[in-house]
Amino acid sequence: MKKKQEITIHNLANELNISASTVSRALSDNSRISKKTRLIVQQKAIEMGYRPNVLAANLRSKKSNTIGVVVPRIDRYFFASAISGIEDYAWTKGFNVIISQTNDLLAKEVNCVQSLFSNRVDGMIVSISMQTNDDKHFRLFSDRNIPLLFFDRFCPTIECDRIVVDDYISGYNITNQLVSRGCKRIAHIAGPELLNIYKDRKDGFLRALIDSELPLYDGYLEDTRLTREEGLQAFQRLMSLSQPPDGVFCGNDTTALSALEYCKQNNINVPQDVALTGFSDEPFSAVVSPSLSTVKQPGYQMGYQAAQKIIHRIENTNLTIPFEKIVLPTQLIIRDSSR
Amino acid sequence: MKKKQEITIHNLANELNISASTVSRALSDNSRISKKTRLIVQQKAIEMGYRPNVLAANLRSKKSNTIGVVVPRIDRYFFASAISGIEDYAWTKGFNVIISQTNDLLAKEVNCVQSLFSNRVDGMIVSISMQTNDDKHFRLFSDRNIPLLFFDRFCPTIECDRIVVDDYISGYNITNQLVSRGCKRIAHIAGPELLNIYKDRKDGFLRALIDSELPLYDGYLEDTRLTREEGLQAFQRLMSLSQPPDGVFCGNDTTALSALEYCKQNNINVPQDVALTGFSDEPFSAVVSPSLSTVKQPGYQMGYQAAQKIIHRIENTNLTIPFEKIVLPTQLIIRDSSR
DNA sequence: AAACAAATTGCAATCGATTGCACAATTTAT
DNA sequence: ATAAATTGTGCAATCGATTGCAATTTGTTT
Repeated sequence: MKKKQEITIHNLANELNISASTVSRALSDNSRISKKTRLIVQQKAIEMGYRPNVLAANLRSKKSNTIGVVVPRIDRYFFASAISGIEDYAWTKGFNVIISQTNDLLAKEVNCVQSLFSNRVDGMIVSISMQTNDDKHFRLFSDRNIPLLFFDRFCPTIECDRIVVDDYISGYNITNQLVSRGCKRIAHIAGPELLNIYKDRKDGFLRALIDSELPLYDGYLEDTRLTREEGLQAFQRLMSLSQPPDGVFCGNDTTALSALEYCKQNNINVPQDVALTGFSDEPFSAVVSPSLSTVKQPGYQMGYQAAQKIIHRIENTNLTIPFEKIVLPTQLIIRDSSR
Repeated sequence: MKKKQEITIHNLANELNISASTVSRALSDNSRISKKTRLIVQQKAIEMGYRPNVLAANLRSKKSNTIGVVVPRIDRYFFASAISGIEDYAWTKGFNVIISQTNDLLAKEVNCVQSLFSNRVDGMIVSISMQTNDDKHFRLFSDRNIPLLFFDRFCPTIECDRIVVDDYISGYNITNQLVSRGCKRIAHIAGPELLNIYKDRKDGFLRALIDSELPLYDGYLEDTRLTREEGLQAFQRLMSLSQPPDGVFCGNDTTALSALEYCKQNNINVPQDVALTGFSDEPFSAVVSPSLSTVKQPGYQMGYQAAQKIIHRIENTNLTIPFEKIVLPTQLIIRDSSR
């Protein structure tokens, strides 16, 4: 029963005996309307509890004031902090943030992207799924010059802005850390090559071996999807080799953690028997024991800058700004697992 | 230059020499249009790359197909998993999810809620901030019967659906765990009473003491905002008492973690010298050492059910469904820190 | 006081899809 | 063959705000 009738500019106009256009202009503080009228209208608007209908305004102006975000999983710390950064900046600019997660499935990603497209988001920020080997859905945006930006995991065939970290250098550096602590037999648990980030980490790893004149032993390169289970299996295989490694660079912290747990259960000393490193600096990495050496990625920063970049583009669609690849620095964090 | 002209139903209508209304009906598979026409229209729509303008449809139908979500912080695991659950369900029903975070500030919460209101979300799912002692902003929704649902942290003065866990029982149970392992001097690091969850945890704690006929010693109840820093300070104060506790129920895992770290640095044995428990089961809680006893809250489930509940309400605004308080079970997880 | 410039305000079309009602076309019943 | 029922389609208003252009009012100048 409490359902009050919504007030429109027409109601305001009637009430004040002026036209709807004047009301509209007065509410947006248009200088073509006299100061006096503006004040009267604005007063009345408050008095009558007017609230603009964003939908109507959006329809007319062809803008939705909304950016879409697509990530593999919302509940992974890295992505959650990126979203947090996106939201914080978008909020200062009055933009809404619609999020969707792909669960690392291509089919769902396609669906999410299409949905955001239909919903006419003004721009989209994406980190692609592990399965993404196709770019048709992204062309919906890029072909129409609707701002599109990838962060961390990008689609190589789409030209647009990207915000990444240098996984190659980071993989190189953290491998070198194993080398410099004295490891001679270093293995790597890699993620799907389809994703630039895992490919780069692996290449960095391989390069570090070459530069240190260390061999890559047979079976020392494990291909997984970097889940807890697959990580455990991979690590198990590594440790069952006739000559197990004395250092393992795990493709992420999750697999490093399962390695760590395997070691605990099997009385393998970390880092004495085998040194371990991960990647990403998950919240648990600092507090497990031994604490986990890893690479810290600036998730919040990436999200914040992604929002800045894309909103800037949205607000300047007329300008032709060249696409940019922004590389943010990572931080090598040496902890007990490789000290 | 690639900017293609958007196709509207009018373009389709012209192309096919029929009216826009027929096109509109044909596209929605309205049975009043002949099968033949429907097919022709749908074919043509695909051929011309038509995409419906959701904004226009929304304006007309007065629905936005969007639910708003307001949480204190996106990057906290509990909230991230709740959002994940919300998104998963909403997606199956074709709803968009707009998220915003309050950073536990009332002012920002008010702002977010108002913004979602202006954006005419069809419903809103909220977990309130630590500062929320006012409900005016929520009345924007409740007064107009726009579906509103609180999860975990709710505003007691607003009548609407709630999805919670029983913090009282959970606090009671985890305190009892300390008792049953032999603790005689048990303290509690509490959160702001303003929030039902912290008040209930504390009350559960107090009740457990009474039922076990244990006293609450002077200074054994610390009021904090449950941050890492304040948790550390509080724990420090507890341990500096002439008679320090032999068991501490920390209001959340974050403070329990800082307590744990304090113990490590000061060579206090956990759980021999002091047993510790937290609350929430953060990702790190299982892997710290000693691993942390805690209460696991079903974040994903809460989010998923919240979405179910609110979308059901949105789709049945005509019906008068009584408000419901759904209490989901928690799980007591006993680990080394209190074994 | 007439003539012109400047400041305000209003008219009406527009954004794109939806829908009640009327009309036309076809089929069925009498 | 005609009336009645059924099916298919179109007209025009509507959702609420925006905006180019025209009209009106006010102020300035000679």
